[in-house]
Amino acid sequence: MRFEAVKVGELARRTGLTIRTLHHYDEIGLVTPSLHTESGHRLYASGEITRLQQVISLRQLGFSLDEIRKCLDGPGFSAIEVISLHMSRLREQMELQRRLCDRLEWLDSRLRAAGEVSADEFLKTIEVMTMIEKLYTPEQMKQFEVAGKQVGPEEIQAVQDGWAALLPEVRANLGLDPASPAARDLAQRWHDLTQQTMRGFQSTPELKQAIADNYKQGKFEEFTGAPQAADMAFIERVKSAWPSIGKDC
Amino acid sequence: MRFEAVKVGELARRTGLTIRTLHHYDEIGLVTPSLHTESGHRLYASGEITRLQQVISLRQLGFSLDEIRKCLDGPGFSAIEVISLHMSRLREQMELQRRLCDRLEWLDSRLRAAGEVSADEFLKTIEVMTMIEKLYTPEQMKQFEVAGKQVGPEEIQAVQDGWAALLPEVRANLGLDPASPAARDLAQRWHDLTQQTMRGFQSTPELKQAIADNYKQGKFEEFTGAPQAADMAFIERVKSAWPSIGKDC
DNA sequence: GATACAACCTCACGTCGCGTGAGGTTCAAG
DNA sequence: CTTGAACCTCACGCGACGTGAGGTTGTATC
Repeated sequence: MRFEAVKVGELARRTGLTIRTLHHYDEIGLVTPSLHTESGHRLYASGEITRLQQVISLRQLGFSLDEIRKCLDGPGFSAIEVISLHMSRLREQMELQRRLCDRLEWLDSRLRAAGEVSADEFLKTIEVMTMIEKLYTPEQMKQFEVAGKQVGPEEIQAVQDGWAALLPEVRANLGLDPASPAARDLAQRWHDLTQQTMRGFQSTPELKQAIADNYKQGKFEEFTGAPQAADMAFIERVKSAWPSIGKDC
Repeated sequence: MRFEAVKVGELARRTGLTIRTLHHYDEIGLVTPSLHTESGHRLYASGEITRLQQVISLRQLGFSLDEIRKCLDGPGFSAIEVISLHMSRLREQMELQRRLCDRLEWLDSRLRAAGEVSADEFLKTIEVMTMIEKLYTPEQMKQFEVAGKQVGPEEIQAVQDGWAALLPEVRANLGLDPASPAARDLAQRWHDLTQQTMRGFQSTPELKQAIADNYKQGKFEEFTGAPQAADMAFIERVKSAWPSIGKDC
């Protein structure tokens, strides 16, 4: 059945958005009605409805309206790709929310049993709450997906497991003598794992740059699962003491 | 182990918030450090950390900072209660996200198979995306929980099931003659279910009023699971034709 | 055809929750 | 003592709308 173009009020009712929101999206060229009545009333046809769904999807992923407009006006994004991004992010968010739920349940039971909980536990809970933030543009997220598909899920899992094993060990040994064989061993493993991680991004150098930029801006400081400044400083010290690390020969 | 008060930069690092955010919260009296160094640097002790966790919880539930401050400065909220609210809202959001994920998967497969999907399906997807919005103050949400506990989960489920069964039937019969016995039967069931639903709010008249206000403001228009204006108009027509409905004697 | 009300239009000020930068002081390490 | 990091206050700016004024158009009723 052919979709009949709708007016702004009905579109607002059927989507849960406000008329002001739709006016604003029209003004900034984000979702522009393709039809108007003779006296100028907006009429939204099915093409705009499709685009609006993509806009709301990307908005829920935390992108600015300007980013969304550039992304959708460019050639590289179809409705299917926006939906894929949205679904993968939804899964991430749901996983994070499960973790947050677990932490809140733990806090709740401890508060009921002991009456109080240490401030450190509250800090960890806040950290989980604020964890997912948009670090990349939609284009970069798409490239993550492409890179992920190229290396395959087993390799991704291996890299993640590698960091999950190595980071705690490095942190437990930050005080090691950089010239000791044990320190050298840690630095070598760090180097090898970094190479393995970066192999997945060979075809997307701008993505590698974006990751490096985010590190530089301290965006990963609250991710205990990501290398931190102290970790990298230690590795640099060990590399200074053992120049052979990193030289593949 | 006793928590050592921390400075604003360290608190920012450990929570994922920004220094500007913490300054702002201090300025508006939302989270105010209880200690300062001699030269005026902020020091956050464990009491502020506990409060900050409640602030971020309520912020994630969509409340304004002013609402949060009033709520936490009032006598009726403890850390446990904020955590309970957060957990129950998290569960709702996760359920909604599962539904959204299902819809996006359905859209994705239809787009891949048929190349296009009707605008109505996109509208339904946007509706799910925008569905959960904060409709009540934290105090009112707490009253919902209290009311829910008073009537018990079985009664809540029975009420929900009742509406889930009755609404589609009413909507399938909006064109019935209001004077017909079938119309009378629907209106009687509507009346009985409304009475059953409202019994849960007898002890919270302000909550009943808040629900009525939200209906009046059209906040439920996108909830197909909630009675709509057309449904209620039909029921009113039937009640006009059968004055005995609603008279309990 | 007149009336009344709902729905729409443009315009523009206001709000919230910070981001960002300027200009300066304090702290801590070398 | 020097230097750089970390902190302070102040204030302008920004994005994404909310809200209201003043008006036109559309539709139903009498």
